[in-house]
Amino acid sequence: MLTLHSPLTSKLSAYVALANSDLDILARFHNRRRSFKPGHTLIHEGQKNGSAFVLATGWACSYKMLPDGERQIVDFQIAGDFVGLRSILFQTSDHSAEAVTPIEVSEVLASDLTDSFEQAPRLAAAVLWAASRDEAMMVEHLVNLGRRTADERMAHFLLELGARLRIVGIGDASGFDCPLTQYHLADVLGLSAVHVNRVLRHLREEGLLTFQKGRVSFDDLDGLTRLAAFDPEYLDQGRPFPPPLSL
Amino acid sequence: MLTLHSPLTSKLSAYVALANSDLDILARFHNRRRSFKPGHTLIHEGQKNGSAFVLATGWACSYKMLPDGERQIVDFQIAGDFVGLRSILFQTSDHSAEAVTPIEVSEVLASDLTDSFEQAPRLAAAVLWAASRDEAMMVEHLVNLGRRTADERMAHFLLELGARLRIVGIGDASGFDCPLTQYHLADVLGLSAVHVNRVLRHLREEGLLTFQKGRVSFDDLDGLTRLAAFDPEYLDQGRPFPPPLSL
DNA sequence: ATATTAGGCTGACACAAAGCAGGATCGGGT
DNA sequence: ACCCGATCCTGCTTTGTGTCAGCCTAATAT
Repeated sequence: MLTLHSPLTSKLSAYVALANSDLDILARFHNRRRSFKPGHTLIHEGQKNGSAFVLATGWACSYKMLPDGERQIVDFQIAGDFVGLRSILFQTSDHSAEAVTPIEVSEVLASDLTDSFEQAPRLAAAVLWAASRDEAMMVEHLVNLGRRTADERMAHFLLELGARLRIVGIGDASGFDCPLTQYHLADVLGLSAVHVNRVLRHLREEGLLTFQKGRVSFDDLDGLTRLAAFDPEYLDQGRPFPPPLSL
Repeated sequence: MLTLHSPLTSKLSAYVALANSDLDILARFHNRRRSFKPGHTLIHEGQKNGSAFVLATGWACSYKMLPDGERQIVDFQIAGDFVGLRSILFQTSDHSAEAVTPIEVSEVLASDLTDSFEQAPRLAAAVLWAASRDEAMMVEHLVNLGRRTADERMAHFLLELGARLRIVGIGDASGFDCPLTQYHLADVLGLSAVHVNRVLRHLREEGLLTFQKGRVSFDDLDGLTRLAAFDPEYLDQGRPFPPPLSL
């Protein structure tokens, strides 16, 4: 079955053993295919009864704005990730989301989700697992902002991104193609764009990594990993909870 | 039925309409009652196949340690909150948790959770909702660390804590009793303990809030709310997703 | 061709928060 | 009664990061 190989399906299957009937219902999530240009806002903070999306190709980001115009990016989404799941679980969206590159998505309505939970209860557990893995990433991000220096934050963030991309088959241990601007990096790392530039220069001069022309190169992967105290354990999604929910 | 009134039960019922059969199964979560002293570690990062807990009384905190000995507290838990949910959803715990005050908890084994999802699928959706609300709090926390000054962080954190406590019936608009030390505040806000002290003095001198002798008093609630740009919307749990999953 | 814009890059200066050092207070244990 | 550890509090110094101001390049529009 074709849907077996969508990034979302394989992600959820990694956590919970899904029956064919579950997969059929999950396939409905892919009915409403849409495309958006870079910068297009998919989710508006405060919006009521919005949609969520499953990202098929491209990059998106979730963020919150502060009254003074500053922005904090909460996370970037890549192929297979949910965008705005909380905005359909709750009445009102607590965050915004926009396309970073041109993207292809499937729109998921709140009713798609609730209906699927009624008809294939195992999906609720699978979505809980997937959401918890996103939460684990946010915890790392929190530690990043709270307790690491600018250099360490940058190293940790780019290592994590590299590891995530490798899981979905983009990039390798030497680096990855990265469409983010220094403004994106500033907004996700809680730094000013000016300082992001200084940090990147410093890491380059130290021979640790190079980010130029849309390409991140890990020049010294061990050194970076040590600097950032990066442990990819929390990203592992290959090992479902044992024993997996039986069929 | 007694269990109807446990803080956990009422929290989950706020999201998803639970049948009596669901509630009966949920009641099993409260079978293994235990007590712990302040400082006792409930969850060890890296531990495999551990338990989770539902907090009945007292305060706990979840945190991660860095190699250099620094600590980042991710969240505090109060009555009705899960402690260490991710440590049973995943094989290995990605964080630690310890008691802040003397606490009473119910131990929840991984098998309790998976069994309950099999027997009462609606519970999986309810737990997903509850976990997503925790995630929304973490997003706010992230914005706090990334984009707010020390004063704003402190104000926002204490306002949020006050709002959460009021939901479970502890404290009121004038303030709340708070067992946290300045070291706890430092670890959750990503500051040094010394600076926490200065920030508290400053807020006190500005007539905004007083934190002394284990009591937080909101001296100027409006001023604080403005300073922190605090919007409690994300904490609302009284309005389930409409329409709630039908019985 | 020229203007415009987005993004990258840099130096000088200012400021918020950390680090260091140490004193004050309080409660519990012997 | 005394000590001891935990917590709270403070002044001084240092440093990491922000702010300001501006230049350079490449891509796009006119």
